[in-house]
Amino acid sequence: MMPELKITQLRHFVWVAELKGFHVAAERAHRTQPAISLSIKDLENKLGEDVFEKRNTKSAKAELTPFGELFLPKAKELIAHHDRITQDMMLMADHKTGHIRLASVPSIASQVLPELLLEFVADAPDLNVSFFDDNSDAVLNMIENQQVDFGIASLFHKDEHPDKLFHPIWEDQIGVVCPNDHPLAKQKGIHWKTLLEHRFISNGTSRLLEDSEASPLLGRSQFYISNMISLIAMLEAGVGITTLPRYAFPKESKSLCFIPLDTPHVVRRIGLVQLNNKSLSPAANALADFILAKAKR
Amino acid sequence: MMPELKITQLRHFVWVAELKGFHVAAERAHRTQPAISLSIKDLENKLGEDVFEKRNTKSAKAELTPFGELFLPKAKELIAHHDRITQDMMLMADHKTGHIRLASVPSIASQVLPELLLEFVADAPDLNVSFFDDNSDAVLNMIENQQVDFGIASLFHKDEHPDKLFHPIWEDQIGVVCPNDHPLAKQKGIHWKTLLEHRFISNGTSRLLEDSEASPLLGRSQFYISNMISLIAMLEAGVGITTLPRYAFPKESKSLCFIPLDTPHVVRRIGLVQLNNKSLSPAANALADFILAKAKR
DNA sequence: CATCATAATAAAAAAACCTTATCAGTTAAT
DNA sequence: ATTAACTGATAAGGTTTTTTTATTATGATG
Repeated sequence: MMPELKITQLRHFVWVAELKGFHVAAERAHRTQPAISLSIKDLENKLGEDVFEKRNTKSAKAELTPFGELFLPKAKELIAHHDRITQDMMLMADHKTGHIRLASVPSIASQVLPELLLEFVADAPDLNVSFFDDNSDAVLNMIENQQVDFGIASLFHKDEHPDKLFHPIWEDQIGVVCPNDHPLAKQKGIHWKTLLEHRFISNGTSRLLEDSEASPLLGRSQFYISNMISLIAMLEAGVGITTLPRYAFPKESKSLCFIPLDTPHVVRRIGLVQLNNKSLSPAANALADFILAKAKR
Repeated sequence: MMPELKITQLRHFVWVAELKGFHVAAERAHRTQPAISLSIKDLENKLGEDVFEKRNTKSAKAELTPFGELFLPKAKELIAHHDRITQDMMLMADHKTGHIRLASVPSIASQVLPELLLEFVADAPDLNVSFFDDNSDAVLNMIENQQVDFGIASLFHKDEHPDKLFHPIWEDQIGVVCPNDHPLAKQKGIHWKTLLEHRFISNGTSRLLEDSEASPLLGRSQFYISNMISLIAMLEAGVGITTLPRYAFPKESKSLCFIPLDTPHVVRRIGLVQLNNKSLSPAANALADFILAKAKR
């Protein structure tokens, strides 16, 4: 009942009307003149009215009928609308525009992502990035609830997350953190039993030791401090020692040092996590690829 | 460089997305399922991104990608825009909507057009009519300047208007108008010379007699009254007599009568006038046809 | 009046589109 | 587990639509 106009067809119409001629319009459309004639005729059939004045009688230049006159602006609007949308989608597909939502564990978030993001965003000024940082569990949660496109976290128990895809990137070794003037500070590698002699402060990352032979340490810890700032302050004040993954160690600290834990050798694998049944938006996908490529070297 | 999306294609996309399946969408589109598959694939190629999740792995129901999710509302908007425009144009072509501008000489304007227009407009509530009345020359002018779509007037000197098309409709005979108790009122037909014996009042339509043998009358007229209301008042007061085309004679007058002029037999042909190189808008055309048809009987 | 434009038309070719038939994978129920 | 009943993808062939080539008709122009 209601005809379907084709964008191409409308373009032909507009060109004939504006260039005042079928030949010129044909050239503009990279078609031959009869193609345009037929295209217009088809349009007229669909609309049920001529859009150009009878062109066998006295037609110097192609001229619109009153009906065509009324149709012209509408046709132009529709074409413009179409072009706007396709351009939007093209930009989108080229990840020149869009919105990326990203979550990461704080260590990577503060130590490696800033410069990475800066570089990535450099040639895409209309790209919008929302960024969240929290611990691994929270990050995994946000991924699951689709609050973020993808996340950067360590995937502890892979088997508990069959719906997720994990690309490992960084290996973050656990080490001991203590003041520079602490007896342990001189050592190159440390055996966990050595730590029993010192006051141990546990923190949010301590459960990485849970599955290792060093787990007895945790039970003997007198302090638990979740906040990193407070933890650093405690350590600098000489209250005790703790363990941290290397990426979580505040490099800028002058008075603290990091000594890798030799036995047990515990690493947390941090990487990119996404849902495996949901594909990424072009922009998010580009960023993920970018991160993976950068991490390769 | 920039792809051209087809409305049909977008419709397919929207249907698959909203009905969550290719089969259902195919049914809705009166197509087979492979047709929809190919249509969607073509769309994805044009946009450079998949709009539906990979559908060979684990696909329960067709599901949008984030990209597709973003595209869906835009596609719907564009389709809606297209449909709005085509519907407008269809209504227009069926003269259910539109704007007609019309000019007419006063006699027809007041005596025949009112009921005609009323009938015409009856089933087209969104049809807009602008109406002007003025003398023939003014009407012809408005046609020429395209201030009106067409006009109703008498075409005096056809040869002076080669650009106009004239469809004669009414024949308006000139007659004498006088009070009912006037000596002439008894007669059936009048010879112009009879009028010399009475006081003659000329008016705007008097020049119709200019080219006839009765022209001497005009020189001998003491009064010239252009305004119809004043003219009637004068006649009713018994000041004199005048000539008028029959359509200009106020039928509702109780005290005046109209006697046809036998010699000379002068008629003005009133009809529909339009430009001959410009076609009418669908609504105007419908009205013109309507008037011509009505006049035929 | 001949020539140069214009656009319309007819027929053939090309391209786009849709269909039938078939395949491959997933889910649900025996 | 095996089958039945879905899902959508794919290939080959036919149909429709669109475009082109070639030609015609008509008005404008010198």
